[in-house]
Amino acid sequence: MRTHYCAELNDTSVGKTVSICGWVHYRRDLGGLIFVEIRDRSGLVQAVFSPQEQTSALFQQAEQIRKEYVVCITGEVRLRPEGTENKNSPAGKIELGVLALEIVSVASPLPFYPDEHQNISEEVRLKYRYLDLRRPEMFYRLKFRTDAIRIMRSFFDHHGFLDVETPILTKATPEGARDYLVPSRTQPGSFFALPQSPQLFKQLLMMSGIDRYYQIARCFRDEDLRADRQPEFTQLDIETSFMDEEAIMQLVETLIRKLFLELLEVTLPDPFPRLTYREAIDRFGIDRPDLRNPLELIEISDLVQDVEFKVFSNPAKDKGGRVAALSVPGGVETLSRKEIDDCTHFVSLYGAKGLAYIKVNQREQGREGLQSPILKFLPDDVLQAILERTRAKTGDIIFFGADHSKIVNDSLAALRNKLGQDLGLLQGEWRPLWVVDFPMFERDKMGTRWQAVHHPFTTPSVSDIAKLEADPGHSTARAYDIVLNGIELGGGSIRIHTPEMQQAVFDILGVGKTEAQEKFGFLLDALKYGCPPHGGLAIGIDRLIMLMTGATSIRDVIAFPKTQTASCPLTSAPSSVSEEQLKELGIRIKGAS
RNA sequence: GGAGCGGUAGUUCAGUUGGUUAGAAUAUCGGCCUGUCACGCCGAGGGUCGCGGGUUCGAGUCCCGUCCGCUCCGCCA
Repeated sequence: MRTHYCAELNDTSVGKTVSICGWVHYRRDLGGLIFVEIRDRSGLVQAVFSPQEQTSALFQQAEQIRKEYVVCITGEVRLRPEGTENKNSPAGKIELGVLALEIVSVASPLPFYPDEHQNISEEVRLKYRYLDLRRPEMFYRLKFRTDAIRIMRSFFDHHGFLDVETPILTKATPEGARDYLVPSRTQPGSFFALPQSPQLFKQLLMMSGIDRYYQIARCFRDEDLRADRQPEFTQLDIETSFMDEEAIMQLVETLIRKLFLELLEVTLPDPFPRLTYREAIDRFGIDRPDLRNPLELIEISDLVQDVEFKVFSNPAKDKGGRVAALSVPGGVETLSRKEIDDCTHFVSLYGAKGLAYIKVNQREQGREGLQSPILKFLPDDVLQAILERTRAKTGDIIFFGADHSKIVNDSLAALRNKLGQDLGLLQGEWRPLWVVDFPMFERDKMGTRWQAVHHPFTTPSVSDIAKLEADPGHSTARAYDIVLNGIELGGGSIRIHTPEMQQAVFDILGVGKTEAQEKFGFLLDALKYGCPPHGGLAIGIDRLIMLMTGATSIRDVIAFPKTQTASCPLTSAPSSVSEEQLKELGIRIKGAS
């Protein structure tokens, strides 16, 4: 039987007899009159009408009249006659005069109706995900995702890339995120890990001469969830030999521009703007700034070093401290006293002990025109310098962060985002950028050891090992992140391709020779047998599709996502397993009998 | 591990200072109407107020604990 979807029906179909399969939305049934709406797969709705008694009889064959059926209708395509139009459906619109109707299946009353004009809670949506996915909005997102991935595949295909699958059952590497573990039956007591990324395999492929690799790769990280973080997610994973960071960034930019142009008819800048890590932190307090937001952090440490107000002067004098201002245009009008208090509470979530502010009521009047609890602690010349540097105008509010640099950066960056959203300051729709020149290493939480900012396979900017070892804290990495509207879309780097440099980086990280051999021995061995300079990048596909479809959570672009406790309300996974299964694996649950 | 918000009918929600039989809309079922399209009209059924404990003459409401969902911090090389 030939199947048509409603969307394929048009004026040229009039007069033809066609068969349509799909969901029918039952409306009313009386005396041989049936009104139904049949939904096609892209969610379009087509009114179907039949005066035929047989249709009614067919519906009545079903045990009960339900609202939802899956049917196959054969009917004559015709135009709606004059005098039967209504607000949604004019005369002349195509309809189907039903000649025969086969009920393929009957639905029980649904927990919720996909076309219902109610916001169904996410809990219920996820439990009945198969119904949720019938909603046109969800269908659109999955369709969009398909289209995007097709463009990616075709793009890399045209550039000579090989799509190589890497193992899902692989080796635990206790660096980075927590691993998902899979017990081995054949070797009790041993475990596979699910890949956090195909990182090491794609590097090995470069050593195999694959030169250009890509993969739509599933990755797994057992960390707590967020709106933009799932325990399993999908990356567009890329690795190339002999391409430097410029070539890789250009390649990826070209792809992103192509995606936006073809799918959204949006022209992104060429090239994408770039910021160094240092500049991003200085101006925005964060390494993934939302450039739609015009607010910027303004350094005033040098202005307040010598004031008696210790809240400012102490962090201003401290090498690890920072005093910065965030000027909000028109804030005197738009921010009530309560909202300022809310901001104070908001920054406290990021460790800030308070949020100083100055209201600029009348800029020309100097001190007299200002209003602030901290006014009395600041001398005239300092106030004047602050006003000048922040370019404050009458009506602005200047917020201040003064603390350890990390706290000032975190809290003011978050405040900047919040105010940008709340006050509607965002300008422009799409603001991609690259962040480059990341530090190679940073101190760990205890401040005692170095850890890799990107990952331990990233090439430092200096090629001289002695220089790197002399001053790890000031070395930068050949790494780059791509950021869109404040979301980190992806990142990559040029990798280390000599055993000597790899060893030097492990040394700085405090990874001993034995440990390195145990964890990454296969990589170190492979490096010995000749390795081309190589590098790559990974793009978070879920996040990209989320942004492009206007979704607020990556759960909305994943067919079957997990909840915040990393469980699946649909299948009730994870769940307990039988005693026999555990026994085979040599596993006993602690506390179980 | 921590903070905040939420959990009441299939669904979305209301529920006052603790006080009679916990309501509305929608869905479901029955009746009526028929070119409807969030159809309309009449009627009916439908509740472990997440769960456990406590305070009280009396708890959906107050207290403690716990589970679940969402947002965030920590975490995510």
